[in-house]
Amino acid sequence: MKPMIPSETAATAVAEPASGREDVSLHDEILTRLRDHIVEGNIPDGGRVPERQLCEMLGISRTPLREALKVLASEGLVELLPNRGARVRQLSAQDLGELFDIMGGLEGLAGRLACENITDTEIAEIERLHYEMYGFYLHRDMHGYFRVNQLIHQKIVEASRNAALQSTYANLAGRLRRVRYSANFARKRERWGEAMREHETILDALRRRAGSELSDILFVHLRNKRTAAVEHLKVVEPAASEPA
Amino acid sequence: MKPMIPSETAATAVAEPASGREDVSLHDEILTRLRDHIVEGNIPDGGRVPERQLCEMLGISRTPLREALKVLASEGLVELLPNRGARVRQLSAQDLGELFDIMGGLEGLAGRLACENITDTEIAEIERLHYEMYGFYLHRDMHGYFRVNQLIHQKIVEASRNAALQSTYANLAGRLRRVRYSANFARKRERWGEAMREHETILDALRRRAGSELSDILFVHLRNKRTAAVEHLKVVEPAASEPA
DNA sequence: CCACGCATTTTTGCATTCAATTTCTTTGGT
DNA sequence: ACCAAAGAAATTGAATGCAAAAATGCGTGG
Repeated sequence: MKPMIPSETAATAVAEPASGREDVSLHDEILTRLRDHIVEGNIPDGGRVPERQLCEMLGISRTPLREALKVLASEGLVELLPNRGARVRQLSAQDLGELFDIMGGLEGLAGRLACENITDTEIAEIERLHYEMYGFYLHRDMHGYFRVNQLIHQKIVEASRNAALQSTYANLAGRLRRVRYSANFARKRERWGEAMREHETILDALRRRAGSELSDILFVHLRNKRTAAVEHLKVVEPAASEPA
Repeated sequence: MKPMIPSETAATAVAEPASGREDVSLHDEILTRLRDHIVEGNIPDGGRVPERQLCEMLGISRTPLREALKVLASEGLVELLPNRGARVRQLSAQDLGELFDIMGGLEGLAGRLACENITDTEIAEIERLHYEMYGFYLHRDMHGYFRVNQLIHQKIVEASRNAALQSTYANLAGRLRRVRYSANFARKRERWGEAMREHETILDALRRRAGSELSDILFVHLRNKRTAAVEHLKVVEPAASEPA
């Protein structure tokens, strides 16, 4: 059976790049799709990544898929076992803590740089998001809160005007997002109010463009997130070593 | 001509993995060797990466080489032009500045974490290196100074006890190292004394395990390095857009 | 003399193929 | 009935083949 049948199998799977930017190579397309597939938790923690099956799903041969897998391995999303293929990487509580720490460092940096570069318009936009988030907080809408929360952090990183920082941040955020998807990640209620208060100080420091101060606040903010997340993971997966 | 001739061409190129750890796959071997090849500046800035030639040099087929290239592209060392192969990535002054900023953020983070985790023995080791470096400074031995300098920063990152941070740091450091190799990077004399004084304060903060303070010092230290480096690059390559 | 167009050569991207290793299944022994 | 070993099937890692795109060389016309 030929894997390239543009009319049916492949067409639905590959999806037309027509409307978006079309200068992206097939490799990038595959890489993005496979990464999303894994980040969204379609493959269980520690589960094998079935090459053949994915090839059919994506309508491609193994060569570009394997290239994508190597990249995802270098990104830390999967691990490559010699002669035994790829497995989606299972994050231990320690791994999770490490990632949150780096996120804290990078967000702290982003905040510091943002204070040097951010425009009044951008601050106004973040203010708007902040109060929108506050609304979600008051209405106890956790889903909406999270969405806007991530958006705010995203905006701060963007305001850093540092493309390399943004891509590094995106990579780590992806790994964490996968954990969020697989272990359903509900933040504790008592932590919520605290986080909201921290965001007040974040906005305040940003308004005053107090870079060093904002850096510290963001780091501590992430450090607190970290504690909550690690605690949660320990509860969800107490012995997360080798479930095989 | 068959590319796999273990007796002559390949044997000298591939080098025996016998003595070292032998659980590394061929892919990792190729990846490391190709990365080193590029980081060490064997291919000029913006130059094409000749697949066929490298395949012969490494004694492999194109498949694993191309896999390695995709990974190096995701690491930011090369860029992949659709249908036009890989080129080693030319860093603009802005790129360089961005990288130094992230290094500053990560080192600041590393310093903060190191203060939470570092042992007295490790501090003593860094003290030793510091004074060794001071000796090189007094003797105006720039080469030795740089070597020990990098070692000190390395030790701080290691003391953070954060593997993910270390690998991210290593990636960025590799990109910068390439710049150091290609543009021959001599630090200005007047900056040297300043850097040495900054290192005094770094050591002091580390001794006191003053995490937040060390974080700021390291960031500013890198920020100053950044300024010097960007200035230098602007002098060396004033119009570094497209030399082709 | 230089610019442009066309054919040739090279290079790239991906599919396919093949050997080697692993994993599954079945068979035989206790 | 259970475990071990041998064989079969599947999976992986890497080489090779092939079509399409780009780079190169060459001839022609201005």
